Amino acid sequence: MRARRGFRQSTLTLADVAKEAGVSEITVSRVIRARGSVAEETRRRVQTAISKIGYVPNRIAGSLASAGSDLIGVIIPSLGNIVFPDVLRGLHDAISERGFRAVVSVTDYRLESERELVRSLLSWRPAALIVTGCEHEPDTRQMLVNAGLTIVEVMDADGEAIDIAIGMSHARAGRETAAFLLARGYRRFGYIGHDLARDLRACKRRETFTSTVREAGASFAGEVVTPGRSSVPSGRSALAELLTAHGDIDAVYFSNDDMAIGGVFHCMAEGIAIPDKLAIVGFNGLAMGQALPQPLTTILTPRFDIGFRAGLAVIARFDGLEVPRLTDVGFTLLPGATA
Amino acid sequence: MRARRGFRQSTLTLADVAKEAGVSEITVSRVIRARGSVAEETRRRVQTAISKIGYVPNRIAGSLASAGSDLIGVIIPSLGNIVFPDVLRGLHDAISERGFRAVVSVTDYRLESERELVRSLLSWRPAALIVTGCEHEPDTRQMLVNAGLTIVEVMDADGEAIDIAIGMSHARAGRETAAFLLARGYRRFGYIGHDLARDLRACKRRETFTSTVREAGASFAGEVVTPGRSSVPSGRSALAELLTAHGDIDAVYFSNDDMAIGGVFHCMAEGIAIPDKLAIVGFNGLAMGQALPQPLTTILTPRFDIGFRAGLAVIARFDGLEVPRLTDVGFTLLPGATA
DNA sequence: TTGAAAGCGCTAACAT
DNA sequence: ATGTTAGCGCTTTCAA
Repeated sequence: MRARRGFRQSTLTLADVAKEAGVSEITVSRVIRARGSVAEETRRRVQTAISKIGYVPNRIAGSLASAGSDLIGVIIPSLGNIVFPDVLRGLHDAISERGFRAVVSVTDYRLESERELVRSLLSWRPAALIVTGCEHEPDTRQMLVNAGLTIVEVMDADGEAIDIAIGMSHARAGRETAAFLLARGYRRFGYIGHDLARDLRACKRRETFTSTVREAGASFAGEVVTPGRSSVPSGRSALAELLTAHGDIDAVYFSNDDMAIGGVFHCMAEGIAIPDKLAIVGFNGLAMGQALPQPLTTILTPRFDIGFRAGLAVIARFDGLEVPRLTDVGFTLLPGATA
Repeated sequence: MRARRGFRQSTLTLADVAKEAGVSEITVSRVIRARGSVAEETRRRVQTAISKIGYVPNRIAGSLASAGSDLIGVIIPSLGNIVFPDVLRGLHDAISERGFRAVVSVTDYRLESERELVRSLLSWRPAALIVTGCEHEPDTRQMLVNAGLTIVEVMDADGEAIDIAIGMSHARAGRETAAFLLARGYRRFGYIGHDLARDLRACKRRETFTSTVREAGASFAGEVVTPGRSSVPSGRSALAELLTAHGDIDAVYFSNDDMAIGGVFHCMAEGIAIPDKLAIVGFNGLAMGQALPQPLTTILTPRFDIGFRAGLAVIARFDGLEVPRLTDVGFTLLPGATA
């Protein structure tokens, strides 16, 4: 067995509580789980015994015996900007009262990691697995299908759900952003993004954005794609770079708000008038962007809501209720003042 | 037993693998855990059997038998700004390669919640528990002491560690911020904060800031404390309110960067010159604040590092190594351009 | 290097 | 309302 220090805990079990309360183990178990009928007087004696000796239930044993845990595995690509913590927050709000706990793992946008994490989380026999997006390696997908438990794919509504999908269409987001800018009269577009090979949803938005622009006969003048994760500083320097190469661009679509806010800061520092000289559009609708002197033009994504609904879906399934296969939560274009 | 749907998974066990490979269960177990000696040829046969039938180990059973899980319970006050996700990210980076998984719970800054979450997480017999700060309700503290496992208190280095503490001194942060502003010649101070009854570390910074200011004979003119969580918009409106009441303030200390950035935005919108007319100081050193046209004057907190060190400490303990009781990771005052 | 036996601490199922 | 019995799927001895 592994090294373990400081074992002051005498590893109390149900038997200890049972002895103390003068009842059987199963009665104690019933009191703890609030299941089955126990006389009020007995319940009280058991409760007293529990707190007297300081018993802490062992859910590992409980889960083994009852063939199911109250853990929910969560696999997200990143904790580096507020988007996924927001999803987590929604999830947590939905599940914690019911006693479910989230086991969180991060892929850093690598689908290969996802496979290992799925395998690892599955071994905890979780009540559900929540994964990000609908793109998975074939064998990862197969594991999820075979797992025989609730699988929720969050953030994306463009694909075919393995079990339950809750998200929105990023393809549509890219199109609507382009349509909005075209309607406002912009004609020479640029794009600034972060590591696209990894962020598949940002990639989808860029695809539909550029194709919509081109189909409208406007020009897509150029783009800068920075390596690494998205951030305000990298958006700021990327815009400097883009404008150096293509001074005639009149609107820039950023991969997300972090990057776009960096763009706004560049313009502020350089005295570039927004939106007259240059329009800037982001994605996510972060509070920060809306608090700018000129609110950022962007698309508000219901991240908290997605997490919350994912949690509700897990609970509904657990309770034996039907859950729709696909929920498109939509998004809201915030006109702002930067385009 | 609880309702569970879609049970395509035939619940394969070690016995199934053993039969398939023509060995005993314990041999399969040894192969899976890479412990004990197994002939190379046998190992290969077992591996083949595992992938052929698609066996997924059951760690719940494993943990029960070996009296210890690879779960690490984490209790943080919030997921609402990037600070705690940053800590989580550092933790995850440190522990995931070793196969540890984080079980995350959020208190929303309520110490009463903390007690329930500690109890709940303890029941998973985690390898360690990571909690935020060194303030706990007496019985929560007692549970942690009695738990007999590695306890890491993160973020704060001002208190007496239960077991291991990794963080920095918020008392010192408040003092040094005040000293910095006094040295720059500011004399009429204001404070803007969010719900202080809950954010005890912000509260400590405010205490030492104001006492340092007063001891220096400067004036503490007024403050606005907003209800609810910190955010850019609320910092923005709070500054508007503070300046209406106290137009003569020349420097404002904000409870954190989110709030302070809101203050900067207010000044931008109102044409208030920073730092000549008003100095603004935050806390945390978020990337966003440093990317502002005028970088925010603030204190950089090593959040990722704190999480990472917490993870390393857990692993070190697990491996039987000594870990210092208190690690003060310090902080860095970023002079910026707003004070 | 491999295996047999004996639990880990709890809960389901079936009494009473 | 309460108890008895028999595992859950694995790992830890202890043998061979």
